[in-house]
Amino acid sequence: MKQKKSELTKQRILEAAEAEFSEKGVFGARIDSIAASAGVNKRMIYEYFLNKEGLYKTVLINVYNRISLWESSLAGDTDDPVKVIRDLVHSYFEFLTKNQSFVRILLWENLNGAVVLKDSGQSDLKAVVLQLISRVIADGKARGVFRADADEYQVTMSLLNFAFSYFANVHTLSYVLSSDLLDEAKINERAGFISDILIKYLTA
Amino acid sequence: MKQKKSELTKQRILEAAEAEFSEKGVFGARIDSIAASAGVNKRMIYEYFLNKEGLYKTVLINVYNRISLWESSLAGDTDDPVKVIRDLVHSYFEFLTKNQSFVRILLWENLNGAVVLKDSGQSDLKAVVLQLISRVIADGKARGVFRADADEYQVTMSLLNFAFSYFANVHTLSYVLSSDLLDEAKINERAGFISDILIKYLTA
DNA sequence: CAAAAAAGTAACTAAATGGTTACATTTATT
DNA sequence: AATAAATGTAACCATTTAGTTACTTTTTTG
Repeated sequence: MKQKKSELTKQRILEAAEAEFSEKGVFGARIDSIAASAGVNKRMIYEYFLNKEGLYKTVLINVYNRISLWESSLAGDTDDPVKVIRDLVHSYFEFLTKNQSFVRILLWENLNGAVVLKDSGQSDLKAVVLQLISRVIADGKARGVFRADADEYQVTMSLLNFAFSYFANVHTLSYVLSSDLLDEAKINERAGFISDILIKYLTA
Repeated sequence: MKQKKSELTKQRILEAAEAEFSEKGVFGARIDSIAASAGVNKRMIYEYFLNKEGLYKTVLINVYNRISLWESSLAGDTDDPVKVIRDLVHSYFEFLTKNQSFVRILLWENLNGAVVLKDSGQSDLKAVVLQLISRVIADGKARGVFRADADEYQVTMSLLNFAFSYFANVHTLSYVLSSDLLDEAKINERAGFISDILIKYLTA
């Protein structure tokens, strides 16, 4: 029972921390604010996570685990390469829609030089997707569905980057284009467009 | 002579400030650090720029002016729509290569909800590019070079976003793909690919 | 139940940091 | 040269904030 309660406290801290780090970055995040919004005493944070950095690392790992989970949920069979690409894009858009704190935390990380990511041993991050993409493209080429000289490197980068950057720049883009990019219909439209241009390139 | 010297001091502060804000964001930036690396006493910052926020706003405006200058340098004639698109993409990549602090400062701004941008009266930001893009696409359609049902909104967003997001995620992407994205050849390749897929979409 | 261990509280400390001020020096102008 | 204004210096202040600690309460377990 005691253990249970401590688990719960831990969980509450982690949730509050993820929200705070996502909103303000490691630098802007305040330990006191996290403790307050978790409804927990500050000392507990130090008890469970050692210090601010430890807490941040734990949050990061949680966030990465969530995307790893998504990655491993991706379809394995590549019978229809075009469909796989389209599904991959849509699925990624969907994942990011539901995990916007992931986007923001990664952005902060990136601005800070991805230091924590680099020395946190998460070296095989994205390995699964990279492999999947590589296989799909190879399959597509082998079946003659994709042109032989399609640039795998560029396509991979696009798949990793296009969906992500849509969410990364919602504020600025919404402002400049005067439209709410987080609208579900808009998101789907965008996902459709992205898969279209990539598939057009691959099958041209 | 006195005026001259003060102008120089001001300039040095601004340069140091841009570097600091770009690297660490408004939050992470340190006034003392800016003063130190400008080789100037702290008080002068408050003399010339009122406070941290004032200094930041000035830096932001400078940065925006720089991109406005680039915008107005863009070719006006749209005789060859395909070429205009290609040139636009390459030119933007080139601009961003040379102005990486612009990328970073915009990223920080975006993460902070683009607050300063929004209430700084820079509402017509990007207006020139938006107009240019709109005109080129219209022209392309009129000449029958671009398909009539090409989605202007999506293409515009892509033009604004693809180049930018390449630089926005250099660290993470370089790490994940194990290659140095800031290499000049890599940048050119990427610019080529981006224009290819967009043109392929527009002319299909 | 009693002792020990875990969980929680609140007040405190030390360092960092944005901003100020009293004072000194340099420069421009007459 | 004399005076006033602009520039510059360094010490200082108030606040914020990560991290600590002495102490109390709750829970577990022999």
